[in-house]
Amino acid sequence: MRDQLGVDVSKLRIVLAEDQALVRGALAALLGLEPDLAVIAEAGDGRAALALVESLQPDILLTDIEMPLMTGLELAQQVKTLRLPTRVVIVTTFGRAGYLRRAMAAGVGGYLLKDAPSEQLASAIRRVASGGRAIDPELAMAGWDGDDPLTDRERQVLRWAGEGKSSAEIAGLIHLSEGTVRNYLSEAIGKLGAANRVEAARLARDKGWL
Amino acid sequence: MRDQLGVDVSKLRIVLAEDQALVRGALAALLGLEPDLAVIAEAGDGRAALALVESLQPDILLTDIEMPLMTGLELAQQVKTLRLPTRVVIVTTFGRAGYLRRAMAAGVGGYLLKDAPSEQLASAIRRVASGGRAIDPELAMAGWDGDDPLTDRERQVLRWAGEGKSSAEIAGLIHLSEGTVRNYLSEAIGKLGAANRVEAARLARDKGWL
DNA sequence: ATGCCTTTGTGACATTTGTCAGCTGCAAGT
DNA sequence: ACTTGCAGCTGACAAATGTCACAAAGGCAT
Repeated sequence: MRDQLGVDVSKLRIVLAEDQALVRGALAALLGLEPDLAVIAEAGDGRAALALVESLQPDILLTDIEMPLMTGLELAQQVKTLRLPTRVVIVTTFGRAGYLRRAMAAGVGGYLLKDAPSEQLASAIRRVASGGRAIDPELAMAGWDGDDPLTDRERQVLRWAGEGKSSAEIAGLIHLSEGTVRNYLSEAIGKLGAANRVEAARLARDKGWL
Repeated sequence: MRDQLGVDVSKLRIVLAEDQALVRGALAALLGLEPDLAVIAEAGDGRAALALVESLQPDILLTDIEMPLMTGLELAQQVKTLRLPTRVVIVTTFGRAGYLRRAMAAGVGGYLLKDAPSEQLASAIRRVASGGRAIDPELAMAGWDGDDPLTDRERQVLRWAGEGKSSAEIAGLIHLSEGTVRNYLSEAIGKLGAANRVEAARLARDKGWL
């Protein structure tokens, strides 16, 4: 079945957004193996992807999160606020709870990890295209446990600590006394069950709390 | 042309190593589009990949760098020291100078970035299979700046320190005394001009010295 | 055997880090 | 006005970290 432009309208029309060209091409090849799916356009950054989605109004936008100019999460948010008919599927390396939460808030239809078996991709896309949801099972479970327990100050201080700054340096950077910085760090370490500032920073980063 | 097992021997036989299953499947699909290339096995970590290369002796090993159990660089080194006939092509996200240098030292035939256009992959593989080299042009230029000043021990110790392990924990992990660990750390901090272990780890990581 | 590396270990020391209890001032709420 | 809570600060202390000088053991070349 084809429309007047020669596009097979019985296929699901997909726009693909991923910054690493090689991976983008490979994903396109993978989807190309499915007879009912068609990648109609590709983008290497978020802004280009948004333009394509607006002009082409595809059935599905398949997007990475970490991209230049606009992240996949911001992109999904835009698609929602612009009331575009396209449904969004996110594919990312990072199973961070915070990412998933933001994705759900942006109304995405699917959230897959790049660790997932490749057979799963096509079926997830089909499910989402037909109005369903496809959340990586590992995340659907694990994701909803922790709410971010950190205060703004703790987050701020942890970020610098993770870079290797000393308490005194951090104090200078954010205009607090060194003692206060140590207190915040101690608080954060306690809340996260870490052994020291570095582990605490790593744990927070992994959870997507930054 | 087929051998007695039904394998088309006129095709280049490729083993694919990449930890993210979705990307691995996608790369396999991409290579599957080429009539003269055949992915005969896939692995999700370095150790499994080495076993496959030893038993199957493929023409090409296409591998990522950052993988569990054994990195792609260690893998390439093993292939070289075991005098296996397989030629190695590395595909990675990271254009770090140190990575490229170590890859060259391990005698790899190709080093591509995941940013490279996907059309380039197949031709790079063919070039390497026929005895040539395929180094990402951006890297071939830029790559040759700083030399890695770290010893193996220093590298090893820095890795754990960057994860937030204490000196005592690291000592236990690699069977040294705590004092020795502190000495190595101190050495590394000095060599890198860092203020502490965390900054040292970050600097080394950014340079690709890990 | 003699030196000369390198690797690993020790002991001592100053500094930084992590913890805790308690103080201050300020902005609500009641 | 009185309490409550929060953000920030201080001081004190034990533990971990960073630095240094030096010692023991092994490999290797001459």
